[in-house]
Amino acid sequence: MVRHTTCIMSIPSTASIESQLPTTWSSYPCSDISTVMPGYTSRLWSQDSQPQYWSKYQVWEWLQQMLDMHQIDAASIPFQNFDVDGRQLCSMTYQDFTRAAGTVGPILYHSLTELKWSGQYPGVEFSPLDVIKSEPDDFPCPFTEPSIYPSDIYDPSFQSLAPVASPTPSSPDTNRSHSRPHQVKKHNPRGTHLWEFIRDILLSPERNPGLIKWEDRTDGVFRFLKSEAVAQLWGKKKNNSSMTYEKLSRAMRYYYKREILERVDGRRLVYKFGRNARGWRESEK
DNA sequence: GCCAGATTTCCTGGTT
DNA sequence: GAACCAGGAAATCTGG
Repeated sequence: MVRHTTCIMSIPSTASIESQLPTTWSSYPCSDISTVMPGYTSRLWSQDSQPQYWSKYQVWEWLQQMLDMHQIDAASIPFQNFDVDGRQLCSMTYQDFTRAAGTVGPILYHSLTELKWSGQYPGVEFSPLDVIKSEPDDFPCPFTEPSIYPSDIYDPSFQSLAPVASPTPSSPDTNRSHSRPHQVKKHNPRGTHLWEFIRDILLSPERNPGLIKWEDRTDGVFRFLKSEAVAQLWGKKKNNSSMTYEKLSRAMRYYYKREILERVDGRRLVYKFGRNARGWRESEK
């Protein structure tokens, strides 16, 4: 009701934002982010596409991808059980996976099996995207679908490794849900949280083309370099073409109360991770 | 259908 | 004056 009028009111700001961006960004809903962020495409998976050649780092990335894909709580998987490289991962049996990841084990096992199987086709360059694509065939726009980010489409949330002893909470309030010790699906209706999205951009410097940068890595202080571009990226992820930095920053300010972020007085576009933000410290990687 | 969590949207006023 | 910051208030969306 009110939305209709307010939408009209927001048109000028949105238009001005889009005019600052490359035209491909404006071709919503299915733009090619690679034109905006050269080098993002196919960097992660194409070279080491076969799981047996993965590093430990890539194994963790794959795990994180699986969590994202299946909306599985990170707490469900003891990451320390997967402190292995691709070769060791591939040698794990179904039972090994079940032992290492409990009820999530079979999901991981089948995913990996598919990866290995696909990689056996000579001449066919494989990426996890292919597996994901082969499941539901109804993704209109890759950029809005979290489950297909890893390959061609940049999604910083894919980088959230967080192989930490205490799993990355979706929110600091997850303490309240202590009555669900083996929760498979967390209450995270919108997928990755904004602060995690921001964190993961920061944790992917090689895939972060000057959007956000660390001001003080140790203290968790960071600064937006391209505030509107980040907002647009966030908007793409949320399938919301009218996202602006103004709105994004409002959401950021809500994190102050929850101590996910701390105020950095007197500095524009500068934020700091708070005590309830997890997974951003180098020691947590 | 209700509820809660996490934004999203709009707004006013202040600061840089 | 533009861009940003701070927060209040209400709406929206989604999973439980």
